[in-house]
Amino acid sequence: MTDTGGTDAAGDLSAELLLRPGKVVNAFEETVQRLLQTIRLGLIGPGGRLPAERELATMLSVSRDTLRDAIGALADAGYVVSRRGRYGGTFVVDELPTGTPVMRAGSVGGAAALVERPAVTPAEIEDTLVLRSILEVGAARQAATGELTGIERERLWQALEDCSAGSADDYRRLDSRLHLLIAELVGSPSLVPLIADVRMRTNELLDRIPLIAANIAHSNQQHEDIVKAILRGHPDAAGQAMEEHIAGSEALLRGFLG
Amino acid sequence: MTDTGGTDAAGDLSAELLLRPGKVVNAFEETVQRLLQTIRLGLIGPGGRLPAERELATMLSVSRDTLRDAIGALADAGYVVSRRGRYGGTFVVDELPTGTPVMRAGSVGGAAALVERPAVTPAEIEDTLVLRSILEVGAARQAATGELTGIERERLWQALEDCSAGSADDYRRLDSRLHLLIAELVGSPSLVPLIADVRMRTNELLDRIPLIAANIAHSNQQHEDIVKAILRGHPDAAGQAMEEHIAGSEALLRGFLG
DNA sequence: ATGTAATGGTCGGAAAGCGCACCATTCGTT
DNA sequence: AACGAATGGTGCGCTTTCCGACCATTACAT
Repeated sequence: MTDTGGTDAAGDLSAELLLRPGKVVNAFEETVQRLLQTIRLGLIGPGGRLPAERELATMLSVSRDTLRDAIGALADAGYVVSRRGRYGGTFVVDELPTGTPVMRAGSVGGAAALVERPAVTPAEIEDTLVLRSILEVGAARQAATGELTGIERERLWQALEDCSAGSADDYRRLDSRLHLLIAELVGSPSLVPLIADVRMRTNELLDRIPLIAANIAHSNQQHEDIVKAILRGHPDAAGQAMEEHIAGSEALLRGFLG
Repeated sequence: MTDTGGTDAAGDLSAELLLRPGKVVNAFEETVQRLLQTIRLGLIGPGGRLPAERELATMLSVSRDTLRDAIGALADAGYVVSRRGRYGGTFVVDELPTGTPVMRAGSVGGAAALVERPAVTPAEIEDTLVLRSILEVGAARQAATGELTGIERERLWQALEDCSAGSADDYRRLDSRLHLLIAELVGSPSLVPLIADVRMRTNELLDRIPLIAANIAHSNQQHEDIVKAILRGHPDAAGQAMEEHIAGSEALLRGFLG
């Protein structure tokens, strides 16, 4: 057994919660996930171009070899295509592959394997939903707290309109962009990757259940409430609006998977 | 230039915010930081014993070699000592080294280098404080939302009492333990490392400014308010109490370093 | 046509990290 | 006194990752 305290009598608490793996995967898989995030969360839309390999490798603090492996995996999985020569590059395909890629024999470590759904425990669902609530509600509150520039307010409105106007196919992507924009407006760079990550986790869960059209209209109404509260500078209202917005998908997920 | 959108007109947003290094350091430094966290945040108190190397390496998902390098670095820096033989192990020293370890010539990549303070920009301070507010306030709210078992309530009271009773020397450690316990009670495992990390960042900032004794008494009062609100199941009250608690050190830090 | 710049594609050596086996030391037990 | 178990200490081979250099291809500029 692990004795955690000499002088400390009330010792045995959460040591195990910190002594756990930081990076759960190797650099290659990590890179694949990063690229998938920017694509699936819509930060680089269909037809969009990724930065050049050398540049991108530097951004991600990974070697170009590893980055190329990752890009290759994504290309195999049908997410991107590469063209070389001047003004070439790696581009997001126009139509993203369906949520459940087929597993091809012989490509055990390939991209298909990375995208597959391993399993999902109720505890994991709860973990994701609670964390999401904390981060997104907190982000909305903070975004409503700080002062926003005219440009920022403009971008917020734009994202909201895009979200309402987008088709059902694009909904997930545009929704993510709006939420990420809110995170960005908070002004805490560290927050953005956290929300991006928890949204990826949430989206993976949502992919397992049917998308109900009626919910989209409802969501758009809630988006408007959130944005208005942020623009008016009402943290409590923004937080509550976000909480209600999130509660919708929470109930949905708990119902289908819990 | 990076064109982010083909079909997407309103394209050029935060792609750069996601395309950034995941692990900023290599496995060795990562491991050192993990161990420092568990020690400096008080999860393993002075005189406490770390898990056996083989076991710990498994927990952290690193090879035993890398773990041993990290332990060696911490031993050099005076944080731990190792004894071998049966019932041996690696133990946290009774008196932790002072905040600013001396840099020894010739040990460029050693532990001393890792603990040194590189620099701190106002933007970084703001980032840390905002993120901390989101996470800790959200944690307090969530902790007050869920049902707590009798044991959990007991642990909360115990941590609160420890915090009040502890000497000024131990204050930072006991304070961190209380906050981490609150995070743990939320029931979202992913949340704990996030709060641990942001607390480490905050503590690094606090180490740069003098510790004022009067603030401790004030903090203890606020701790009591927070714990009571959580035990009573009042999310709003818990959140607000946490917000006020945090606002104290925020003002302090912004005043000294901003 | 020719050149040039930007890009993806390929190769080889160096370093980091991992996994495993084995050695050395200390304690409790017999 | 001898043994066994748990632990830190050490060495070796393998895989992954990194780094740099160079090649191949394309589109624009001249």
